[in-house]
Amino acid sequence: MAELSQTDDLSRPEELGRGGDGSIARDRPPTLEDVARMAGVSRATVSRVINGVRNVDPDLHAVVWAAVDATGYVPNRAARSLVTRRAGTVALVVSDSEEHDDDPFLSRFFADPFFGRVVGGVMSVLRPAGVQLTLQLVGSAAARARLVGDLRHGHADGVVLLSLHPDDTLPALLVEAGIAAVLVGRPARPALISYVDVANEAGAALAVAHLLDRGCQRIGILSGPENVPASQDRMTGFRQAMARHGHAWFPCEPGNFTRDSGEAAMRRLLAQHPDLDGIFVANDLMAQGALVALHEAGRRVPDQVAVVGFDDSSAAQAAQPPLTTVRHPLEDMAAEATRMLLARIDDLGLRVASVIFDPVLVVRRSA
Amino acid sequence: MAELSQTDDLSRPEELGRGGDGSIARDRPPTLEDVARMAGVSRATVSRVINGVRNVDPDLHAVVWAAVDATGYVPNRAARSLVTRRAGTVALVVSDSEEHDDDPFLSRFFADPFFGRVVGGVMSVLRPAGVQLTLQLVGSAAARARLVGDLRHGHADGVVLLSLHPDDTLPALLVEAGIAAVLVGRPARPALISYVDVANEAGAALAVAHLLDRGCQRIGILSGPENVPASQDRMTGFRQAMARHGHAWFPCEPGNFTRDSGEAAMRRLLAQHPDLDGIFVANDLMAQGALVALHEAGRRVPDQVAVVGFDDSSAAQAAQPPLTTVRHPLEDMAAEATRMLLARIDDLGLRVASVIFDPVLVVRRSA
DNA sequence: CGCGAGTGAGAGAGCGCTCTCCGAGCATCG
DNA sequence: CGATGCTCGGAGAGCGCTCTCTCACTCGCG
Repeated sequence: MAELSQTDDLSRPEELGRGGDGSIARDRPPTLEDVARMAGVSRATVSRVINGVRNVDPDLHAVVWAAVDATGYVPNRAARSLVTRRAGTVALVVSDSEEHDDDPFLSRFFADPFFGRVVGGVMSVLRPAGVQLTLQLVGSAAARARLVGDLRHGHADGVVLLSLHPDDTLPALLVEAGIAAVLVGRPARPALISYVDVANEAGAALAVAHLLDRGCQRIGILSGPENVPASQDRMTGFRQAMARHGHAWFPCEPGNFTRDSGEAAMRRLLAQHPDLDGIFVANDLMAQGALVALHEAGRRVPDQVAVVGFDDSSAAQAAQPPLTTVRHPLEDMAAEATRMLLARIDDLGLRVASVIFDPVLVVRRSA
Repeated sequence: MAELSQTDDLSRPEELGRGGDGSIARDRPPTLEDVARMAGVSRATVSRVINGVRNVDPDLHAVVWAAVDATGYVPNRAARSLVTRRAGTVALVVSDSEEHDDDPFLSRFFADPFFGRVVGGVMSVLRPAGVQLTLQLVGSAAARARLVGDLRHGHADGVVLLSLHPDDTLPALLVEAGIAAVLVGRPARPALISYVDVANEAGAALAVAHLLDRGCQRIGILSGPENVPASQDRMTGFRQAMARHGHAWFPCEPGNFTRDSGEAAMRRLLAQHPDLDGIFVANDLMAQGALVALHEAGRRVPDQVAVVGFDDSSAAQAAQPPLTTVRHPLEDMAAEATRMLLARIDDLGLRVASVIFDPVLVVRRSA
């Protein structure tokens, strides 16, 4: 009775490591075995109680939970996932096609609220579900391969994918490996994979309608990078809406979604078309830059030139004057993507389906 | 020879799940065993080669790597960490003292570039080190307990902690459990835990010096929340610097680090002290708000009133006029915190040490 | 020529958990 | 009253890996 195990010794001081002042650290966390011993049942029963499978006698049930509380038991995820091949974890993967590596681009990306809003949306669904989130950046092909390998081992159960580069191969790889994944944003090349997106074209149409309603006659566009789907769609939506209202032609200058590029593009546009009275900008950051250029050119916004942005990012509220913009419900989209992912993890047989969110025009002062 | 194992069967089609069109998915990823068999050595040897421990005959070495490539082997993290009690993972923990739960606060937090900049800094160190990142939000006491339990199991090897609430108990819990952790930002109550921070007091002094240099005579401050260390330190630094220059008294209005609170505080301050000619604002977001209030009150910035912010966040560049501000090198701080953490994980005996970064004044147009 | 030291590879015991079998106990029914 | 089915707990076999222990073999030195 004594000596060997049984009275799960709080005593044994053991080594206690070097950390040591006053740390309690009974040097190993309790295991299922410990709980079982204390409750006087088998490991299997404790496991059943904890995972709530099958009927267990209510009395035993109580005894087991008491033992869990008493020991402060927490399941070992590694051990569990080794056998279940489930991790209880979802990966948020940011995939950048080329190896930018120690690259200023990524820090710019993280500093952009875009990233945080997605994280917030994902978390809002994951947390109540008790699922963990891991963050992965992949740049190189090797990193992509490793990621897929990890996933097949069940290191994570599924992927919310933020693909930053139009010809990213990762979506295809994931599909091929049979890994549950949902994209935030339409993939550049069609793939058998679910995604969420905002109706970019409809959003652009909203902007056009608003500018025309205000009475704008000479409307231009500051577009985004040509190879990005969101940017393409906003352009297409703009063009079609303009055409519908009889404006087959309009001035256009491209930018790359940064504030500086917006400022530069606005200057170019203004130089060529000084008589513009309305402008749609493909995202808020560029719109902010455009506002600066307009201000410097002595144009009053919105009186002389009305400006509509896209995204309703924090930049929109910060702008002077605050930006009228098309709301991009990123948090909701990320949350929905996560819900879809969770459903798909539960049942890989689910059909591929996408959800497109309706954009809403947020009217502030710039138009 | 046939039948049982040996020729690591590519054949066996097996179930192939429901996902199935054309997916290759040889239904289980290769294990060490598979690699060993193909290389004609024991599991132990493959393990040694992969982990680069001890001398292994160069020939075997090559054979093993060839087999690894051929099979596309990727180690199973769960299995590995089960035995090593190391996860190769670091947790970025955002600890909010009370259970805000489905709370607008967190989404505000994530949307703030602060979060993303920290993630970027952490990642920049973790990625080259081949360490994973998991994101954890803890609100309730139960969540904190679970987190500590997970960590003791080695679910993550250490913690970079973002503590949002002054009387958060988590730092103490981590210390007590002997878990490697580094804080970003000085803890509100001293604890035996390493942290990184920016010299907030010195930063405030920089701002004061700049305002005085410009010839400002009547300088006020828009301070942050009283219970936040960073905010306290900026206030203290401001007060002391002012005192050193013979300004024992100065007008002050508190805000809570949001843009709106800055705008409101500025209005109050202006109402009481219409003759202000310089102002230090405890963060850029509030400064942005202050700029709006100043503009509405018809004050020209910087001619009539000079404004200095704090953080050099993206809001500073976006402001009209662009904000002169004290740079808070968050990415660098987060990166350093991560390096410290990694070192500490390697050697828990390391003494607790903190690194304080020097702030730099970034002069733009507002002062 | 013999023996200890040194080197490199294999055998095998777990890490903590889940889950499939089994079997004991009990109720139900012919 | 015996056969049948059902419920519920235990035994034990792994999941894929690491790492200690052991052992075969080589080399150097007395």
